[in-house]
Amino acid sequence: MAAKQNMSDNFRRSPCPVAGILDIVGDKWTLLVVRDLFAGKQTYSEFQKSPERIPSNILADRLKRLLEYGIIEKEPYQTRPVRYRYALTGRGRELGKVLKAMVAWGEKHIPGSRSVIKP
Amino acid sequence: MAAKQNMSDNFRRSPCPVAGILDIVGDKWTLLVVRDLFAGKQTYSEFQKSPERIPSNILADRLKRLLEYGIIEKEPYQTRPVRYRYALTGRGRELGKVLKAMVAWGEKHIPGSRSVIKP
DNA sequence: TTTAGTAACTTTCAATATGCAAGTCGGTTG
DNA sequence: CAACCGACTTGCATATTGAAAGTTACTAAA
Repeated sequence: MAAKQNMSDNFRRSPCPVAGILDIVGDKWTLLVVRDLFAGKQTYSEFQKSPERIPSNILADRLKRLLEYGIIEKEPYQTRPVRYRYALTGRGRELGKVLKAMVAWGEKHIPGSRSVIKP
Repeated sequence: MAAKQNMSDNFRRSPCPVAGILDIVGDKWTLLVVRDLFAGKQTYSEFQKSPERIPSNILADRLKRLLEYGIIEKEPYQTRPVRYRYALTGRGRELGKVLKAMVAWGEKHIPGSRSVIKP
């Protein structure tokens, strides 16, 4: 767990920071969860309701990975029954610039795109 | 082909620009090819020599997709035998901001990262 | 006191994507 | 003619994804 928190794995594909970030968020779904957090969503069921309809098993896996890499954190907001809330860490919030650059590119080059994130 | 060039597919997961860009470059390899192009690489064999060792079939597939989406273009730089050079289009060059944001995040949060891209 | 409902997952299994190795094609060089 | 090069393509085993259903813990309604 600390192994991934500090990312000291020497199993990285290369020392390139682009390769490094892609090893963490380089897939079709992970950054959509991060986007949802920026958009104010906090719970598992809220993520599931997003228009892309992320499969439940994938969502569980991505949340686990984001936790392992210290990009999000999880805390119970009620007991009996226990329910959890997810939030971005500092490290996660710093992905905002990546997301903003993506939004800019998408709005310019993909017709019909309209942002959901507040800047 | 024009169908993808203008991205008028209504098969997109959602109108979100983040989802849209992830449908195009959201995987472990595509942005590494784009990074290589920013780093001055131009040919198939140069891409293959990058430290992440992209599998040949994946490289061929990603180049094809990048061409379809108008992010790169291909031209022969010699005949007999014919050899090709790839280059970023305007649309491709505009991914520079996404890459730069990723480099910044990676250098800050992934120990041992060192950039290969010239700003 | 079953019955229904909700949130947060987990499991199963078929379909798709990835990765490695080897092969192909057109052509040049020794 | 044998070896080599660049740019791919093919075959096949393994890994990941996705759709759907199931589980757990608990509350509220009938």
